[in-house]
Amino acid sequence: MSGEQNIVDFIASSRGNKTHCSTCSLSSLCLPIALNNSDLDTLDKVIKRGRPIQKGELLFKQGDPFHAIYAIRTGAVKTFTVAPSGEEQITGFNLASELVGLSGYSQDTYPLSAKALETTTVCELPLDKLEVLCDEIPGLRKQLMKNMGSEIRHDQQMMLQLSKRSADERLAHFLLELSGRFERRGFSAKSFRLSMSRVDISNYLGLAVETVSRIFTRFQKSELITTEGKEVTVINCSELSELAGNPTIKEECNAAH
Amino acid sequence: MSGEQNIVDFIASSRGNKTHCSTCSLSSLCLPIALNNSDLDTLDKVIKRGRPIQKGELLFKQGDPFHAIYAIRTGAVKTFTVAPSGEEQITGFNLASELVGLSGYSQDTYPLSAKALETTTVCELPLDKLEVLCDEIPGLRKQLMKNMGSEIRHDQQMMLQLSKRSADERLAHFLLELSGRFERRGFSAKSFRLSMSRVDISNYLGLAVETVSRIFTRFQKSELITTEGKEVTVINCSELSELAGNPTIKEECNAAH
DNA sequence: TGTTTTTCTTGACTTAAATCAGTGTTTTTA
DNA sequence: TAAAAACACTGATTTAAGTCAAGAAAAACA
Repeated sequence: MSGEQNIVDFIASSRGNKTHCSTCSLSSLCLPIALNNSDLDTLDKVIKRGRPIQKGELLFKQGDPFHAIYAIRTGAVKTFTVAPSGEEQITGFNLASELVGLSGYSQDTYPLSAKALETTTVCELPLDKLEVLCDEIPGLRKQLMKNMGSEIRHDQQMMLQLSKRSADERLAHFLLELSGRFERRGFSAKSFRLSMSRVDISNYLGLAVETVSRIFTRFQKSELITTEGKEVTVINCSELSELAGNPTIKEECNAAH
Repeated sequence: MSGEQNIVDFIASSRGNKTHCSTCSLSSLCLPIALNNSDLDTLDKVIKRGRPIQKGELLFKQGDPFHAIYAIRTGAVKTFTVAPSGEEQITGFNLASELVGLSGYSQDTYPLSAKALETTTVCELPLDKLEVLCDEIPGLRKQLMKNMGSEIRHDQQMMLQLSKRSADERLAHFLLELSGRFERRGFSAKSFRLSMSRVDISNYLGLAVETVSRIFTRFQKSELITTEGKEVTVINCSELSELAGNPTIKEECNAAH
């Protein structure tokens, strides 16, 4: 069973004809977690829910005026910065319930681009409305800052990965991190579909595609995972965690499933 | 003339007996930029200005309860995360006027440590008071979020450095970035003192110390810079910028000085 | 449906930076 | 102020990951 298909089912069950924050099954992961019902309704009125974004389309482009932040409802996006020289660096992958575009707060334009990895629907939070709401709902401000804090923490963990870990360690870490994120969304931690290409993974992890490809093969030979194209199954979670240098996850491997 | 000495002079001129936000010469760089005088006073009342922190002392430690953010008044700090395996990754260096500890918003403990690189004085902004103030002064909230956004952008630029740039490019970029930050604080962009060790630089840039040492020597042989211990003078800013892959800085080289 | 295009994999070879080893130089502290 | 410790530099060697090249498999398209 594919992760993508399941997210769609998951969401479908949460809406009648229209989607609302109060009935969205992602609300416990998304922004509204700390908000009461009345605040949730206020927020809900401000959210734009447009047509789906097709694979390859941009949600916003580096340099565009910073006018909104987005919550992923279904699908997945990648965010990336482009250097003056034209090189691209993928800074993250975002799944359902995650917020995209927060780094826009640093200036008046987005410092990165966001592109859909598959057909994706989003909740758009227009900045002007959000600004007003932030002053009205203290819980919303805190939640937003918490999200920004988490992004800083993520990026700093990534700096450690890029500067201190071997190629094997990076890929192991990447797979387990994704696995955990799927699990928190109610999907299998063992088996999931990678919505990004090998090129995207290698760019994100600071490696050559060939290296990533070789490690996938190697991980299969040593029976840590199996793959079938973009479908990945974790066989030996414990050993994979050991490789990733993550003792916490390792314990969870034995506990869960 | 050393950067450190000058920062001290700079600050000294801005205080009579007591330091206040309204008289601090860093205020145009620090938090209060967007605040009016009355708001500034409100903020000022909340700030704790303790004794100086000695070189090597921690401002806060990874895992400590998140209870305050800090503005550097004089001196410099490094922030770093420690992996479960014990490896350290320096995530940034902070100079006078910069805010430290913002990533604490991601949870209830600091996800990194901050250590003084030299004798350092800070303005402590206790979280409980800051929370109240954020709800009272909308400009303060915006300013804080802008600072967090800038940190995200910085870390993502760093990801690009670590994953795409050669050792030479990284060091060139590092030196020019520092140069620019000194200049914005009113010091020489050409000549400054590195408050961090070569080991710190190499850790931050994801390189071995030996590599950093060799590049310093190489940069001197090709007459891009001169060094005398921690003192650095940029001779050929233009070519250094070229190396760093930064066309914007390159133009500024010819304009300024 | 077959054809083009993109993505993925594998092998052979190269290289940038790491590691190892040793020496000189500051800084700390006793 | 002398000894110890930490820091900085240099050379020789190794190695992990990159590059180049080419074929296989999937995806996109027409």
